[in-house]
Amino acid sequence: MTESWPTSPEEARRLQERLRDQVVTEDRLGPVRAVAGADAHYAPVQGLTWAAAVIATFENLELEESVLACQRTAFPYVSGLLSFREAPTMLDALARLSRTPDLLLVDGQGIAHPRRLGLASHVGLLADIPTIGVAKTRLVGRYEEPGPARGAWSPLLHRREVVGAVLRTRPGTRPLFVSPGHRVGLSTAIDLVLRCTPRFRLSEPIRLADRLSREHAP
DNA sequence: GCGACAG
DNA sequence: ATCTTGTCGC
Repeated sequence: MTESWPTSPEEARRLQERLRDQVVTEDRLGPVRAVAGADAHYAPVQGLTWAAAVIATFENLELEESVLACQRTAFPYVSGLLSFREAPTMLDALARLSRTPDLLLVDGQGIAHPRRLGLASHVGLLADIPTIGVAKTRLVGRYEEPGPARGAWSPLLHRREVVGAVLRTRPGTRPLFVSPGHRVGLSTAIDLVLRCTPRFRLSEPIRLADRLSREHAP
């Protein structure tokens, strides 16, 4: 499944161009009961990448299962090519879950990407599961600052296209950059992310995954 | 040519 | 992402 994984940035960009049309940006998901969150961290000294995947109940966002995966970091960090660095380990973690989640929230962009294939879209495509990109900062696109109330959002535009939403998940904090990953439309993505982010700035599944991977990275 | 640039 | 303490504010 990870055979012929790109080695160079040029090769990676070519693969993105070849896969971009396979990403589905319309709702193709069933009832959401189990929501997963995925995040990765690095241990530079050991040259390792740690990825965590958790599953929480969509209803109360309580942790149900958490797994970890670790691999040697094999691709450099290049803006726009993050998936080639994190996806292998993230997919490893997802495969360790006892069941397939109904939805996956990924710490990174979905289609709000130069070639419409951010980490969330790439992982969703390879695992064939509905995903949403939930990033803390912008990669591409222009936008107007969303209102101060929780739930306020403004479109993220890139090359005349709406590629995501800048969403205020909590008053007094910086907004999140939400974009369809795979098999989830933008409006549904916004709704789902809000439901998964009832209290803090970050979505609960991602917070749980972030905490877990961070504990095992040092 | 000059900035911008997920994690 | 990672390197890093205290500190201001709700």
